[in-house]
Amino acid sequence: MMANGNAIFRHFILGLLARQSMSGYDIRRFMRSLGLLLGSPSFGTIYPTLHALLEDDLVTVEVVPQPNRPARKVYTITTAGNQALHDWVARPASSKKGLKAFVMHLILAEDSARDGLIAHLDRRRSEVMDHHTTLAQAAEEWGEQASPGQRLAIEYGLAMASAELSWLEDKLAHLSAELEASPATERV
Amino acid sequence: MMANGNAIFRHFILGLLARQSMSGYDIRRFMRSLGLLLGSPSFGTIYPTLHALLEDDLVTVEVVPQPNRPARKVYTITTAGNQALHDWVARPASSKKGLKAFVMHLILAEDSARDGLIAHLDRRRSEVMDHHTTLAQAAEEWGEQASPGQRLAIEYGLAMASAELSWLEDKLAHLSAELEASPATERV
DNA sequence: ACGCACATGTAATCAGTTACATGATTCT
DNA sequence: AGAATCATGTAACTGATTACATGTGCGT
Repeated sequence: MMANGNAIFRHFILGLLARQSMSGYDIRRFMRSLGLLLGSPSFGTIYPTLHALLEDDLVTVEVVPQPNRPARKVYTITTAGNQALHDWVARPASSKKGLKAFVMHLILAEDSARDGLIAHLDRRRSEVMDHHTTLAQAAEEWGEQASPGQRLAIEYGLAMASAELSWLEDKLAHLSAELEASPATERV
Repeated sequence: MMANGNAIFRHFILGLLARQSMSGYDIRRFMRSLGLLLGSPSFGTIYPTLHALLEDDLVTVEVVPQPNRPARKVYTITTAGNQALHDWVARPASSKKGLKAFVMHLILAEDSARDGLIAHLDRRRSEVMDHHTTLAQAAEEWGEQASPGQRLAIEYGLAMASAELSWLEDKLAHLSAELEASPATERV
């Protein structure tokens, strides 16, 4: 039955609706367009989530009839919805779900001030750094007795982590430079 | 209750046992050492999986008593287990679960012949390439109207995909060079 | 003709986490 | 004193997928 509690997508979907009113179908299409970044949820996730948001008065629906096909149900965020969303965005990051949560926050990042974004990237950076350290340690501990496959996997993990770290550090450098240039929170 | 059917970890755990007999606790420690590469499953996943493997006669247990603490239960793969494992490794790749499935296959890669490994890396490469294309398309379609957050996310995704692609292509180049040098399937 | 895009929804099922239960030993 | 490591296990809960149900219009 799925009693949608606080699923990962719940707040993300809310965030998408904050930017633009959409139907469930639209939401799915949008997520699809992000490829592997977020695992695109199926309708079995999206529709019930929308119903739950509606139930909680965080969104409203407008039924748009169409000739010869089911009516579109366009969802719009409410004031309460915006409140809930901002609370979520402000929150220190769910962290647990790792990559996906990170990307979702990233996509919705414009709302949060520049330093919120910086904090978010910085948290991710320290997570990835930890990961990198963990892998390096594993490589060291296993030493000779590691199988070729294990070695490959470690090598892969280290390479990916390094790549992500340099991207993050690069972005962070740019962002703090911009922040220095303009004292207050300013838009681009 | 969890009627462990064909969970992702089922075959991976089997693969680990093929390399070395271990207890559930050991398995968990091993997975932990890989940091974010595989989301380390909890005991609530590991123990039931082990019980299921036992039930299916793919592994056997040896109970090793210890003074002042619960006995270790060391699991060892059976002939049937090895059969099942090889069937899984040979299979075209579950693909669906993406990254994790890829890494798991990678770790167990030594068993498969060199060209099996190449095929595996190559599949991943085409997946990541598709993903890259999808993202690039999204960026183009959204154009001006994309929010800064969306742009950032796309940029991030493209950077990660590119990094992964170059790693994969690099590895593939090395591997096929080695393969050419030694006609038959040979070990390093 | 067949499948895909459009468009919504529900129920069954699976997979995994969290929390609980138990208990000694070693590090901080 | 309190936390972490060692060591196993179960039950309740949550989150998400898969498969089903329904139906038109368009492209190949």
